[in-house]
Amino acid sequence: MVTLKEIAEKCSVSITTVSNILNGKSNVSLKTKERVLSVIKETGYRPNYMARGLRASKTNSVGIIIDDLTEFSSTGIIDGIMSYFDENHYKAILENLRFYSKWGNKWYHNKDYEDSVQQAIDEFEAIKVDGIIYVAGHARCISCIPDNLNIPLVISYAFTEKPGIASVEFDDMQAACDMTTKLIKDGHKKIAVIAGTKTNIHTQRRLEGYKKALKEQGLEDCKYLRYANWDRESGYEAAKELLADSKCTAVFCFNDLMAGGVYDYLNEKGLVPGKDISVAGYDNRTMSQYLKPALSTVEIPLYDIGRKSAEVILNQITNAENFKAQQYFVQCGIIERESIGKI
Amino acid sequence: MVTLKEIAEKCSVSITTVSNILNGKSNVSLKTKERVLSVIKETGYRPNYMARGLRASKTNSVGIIIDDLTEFSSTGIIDGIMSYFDENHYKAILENLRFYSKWGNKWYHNKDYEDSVQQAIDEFEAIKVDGIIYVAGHARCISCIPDNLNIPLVISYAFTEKPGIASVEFDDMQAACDMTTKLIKDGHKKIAVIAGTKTNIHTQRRLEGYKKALKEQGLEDCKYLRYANWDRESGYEAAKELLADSKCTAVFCFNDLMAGGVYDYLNEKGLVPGKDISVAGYDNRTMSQYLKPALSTVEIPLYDIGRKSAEVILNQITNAENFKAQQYFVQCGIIERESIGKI
DNA sequence: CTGAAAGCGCTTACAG
DNA sequence: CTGAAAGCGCTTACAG
Repeated sequence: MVTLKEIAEKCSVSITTVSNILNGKSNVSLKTKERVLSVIKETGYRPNYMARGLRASKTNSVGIIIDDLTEFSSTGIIDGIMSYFDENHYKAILENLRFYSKWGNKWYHNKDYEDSVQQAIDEFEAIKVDGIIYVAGHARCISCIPDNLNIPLVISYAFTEKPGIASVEFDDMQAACDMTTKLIKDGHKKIAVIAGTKTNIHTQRRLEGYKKALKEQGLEDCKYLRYANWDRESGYEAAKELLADSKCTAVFCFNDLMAGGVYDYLNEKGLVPGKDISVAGYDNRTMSQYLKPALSTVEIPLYDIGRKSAEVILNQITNAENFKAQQYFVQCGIIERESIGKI
Repeated sequence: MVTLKEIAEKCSVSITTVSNILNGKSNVSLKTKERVLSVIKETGYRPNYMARGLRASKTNSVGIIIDDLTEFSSTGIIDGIMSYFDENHYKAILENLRFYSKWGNKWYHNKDYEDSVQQAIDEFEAIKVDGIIYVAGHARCISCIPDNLNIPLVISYAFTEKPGIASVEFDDMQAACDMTTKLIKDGHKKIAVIAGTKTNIHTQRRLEGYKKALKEQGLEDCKYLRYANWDRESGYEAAKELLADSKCTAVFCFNDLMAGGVYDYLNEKGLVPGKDISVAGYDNRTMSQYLKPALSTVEIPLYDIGRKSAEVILNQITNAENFKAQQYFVQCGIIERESIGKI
């Protein structure tokens, strides 16, 4: 590995001068600058990341903590983050907490969960990353960020009440409102909802958006609501209870998986989605377009959430003094396919 | 940030001694060892990663280069890698090449592609990772690994002819053979196949496995073969050509997406998969269980491929002198659902 | 515009 | 069993 010293010797200048050139200091004559730069190029010299990091305590890397990589939302967010980092020459170091595989679906009620997060933050401080992005597996208020954190951190896909910490989420409430409004405009007046778990923040926000739409459109409040488990099976069960004797013409499922369960039920009854009864999903997962008929659903802007998170953290890193922590909300889209009929 | 020096002062011993304790050297008295360890614990001291890396040129981190994070196979492999790293206290630094978003589906015919890979390797050498895992987006012979590479590298999901480089793949051929055998044992004699693109290595290996099964079971060679494009639409088109007038009782699709296209076609014709005609997929993507009836398919052991890749690279790192580069193949499983009927 | 020197926080022979 | 000292490859005041 070629070092600064060797470059300096080859050019008969001091190490300082080479370093200055490398760091774009202006106090170097054009002549020596060109000479040194050409030698750097031909030797293929690259600054030693460790040495630079040790001395300047600036590593151009940020740590990404992920609740669980296998969560459907993780990949898109990370992809967005990394595309932004690429453009700005930052490196990403990944810490996958693997919560689902470790503790199943209930990890965020687990005390060990908070320890893991703190440990990961700790680890990243030791590695001297310039900042941290915490990519949550689902929206919630994150309260386990240590008080003595002396490194920028932004939260992606969740939020915190801790002052000074920015977060980037999507506008869950508005998207649910938009989807409900679409249903209403298509003539539906009795719209059932299959929500997620009751205390979940996504559930609450979507319910709020749903009610807002009903109100805006002059319909009375919801009578047909079931909380379910986010999975296919629970969607099926909820549909069975909800659709057996109600007069609903549409069901709004708070994720695509549960919509899949509704399809199962409808199928069993010989009913066809989008014709006999309309169904809307949420998430726009890949499977939603393979349902028959293809599911109309809400698209979560994962990539954009990632981009924004990256933008915010780099902002905070390079411009720490006048950084203002905010809660950002990225807008969602509605994907219209064939599961919503007009009446 | 508390340093080695501070710990040493607090304990009235030398820096060397503290360092020796930290690194598990045996030449320290139990008494001072315990004292130092307790101080380390109570101060929450963590060795500076940069300083250690600079001095020892050992960073306990490995670089992961990924063709494209959004490829369906990437997440599972990375999850496996990281679980293994976790257990062995290694860090992962991610470099996502983002080939699909940059160059669409034909990136591996692009010259820029090789440059990107080399650049990523270069970058990782500068960062001083202990090793590199290259997670490919699909199987192929990777020929752009630089000759002067002086760092362990293993290839995941693809292979190379370059000596000294290990690779971890799945047994594509055998899985295709197994699936075909299952079809035959269920009574099918005329089994069409919708393959991927013709020159693709997955296509070739699966075709080989398919033919092997026919031969083993005493059936004559395939007459009903169409190459397609891996996507749903191309599966649909292939089904249309293939199933219109042939007497096939089953179709083996070389991925689940194309099987989805076959379902589309069958549906249109009022035919039901698994009853009128059997269909088998490959990949076990999430959408495959939402197809109706649920698709029988081949499961690719992504997680295990990741684990094995991690194991191999750590092996090579810690045991470089008697490391033997090999081509590893992890076995697949068959997921039986409802799309294959017996006759 | 240029360079000598200190120092970032460790590890590693080496001497005792 | 313990410690003084050199050095990893840089950056950064500082002096000229």
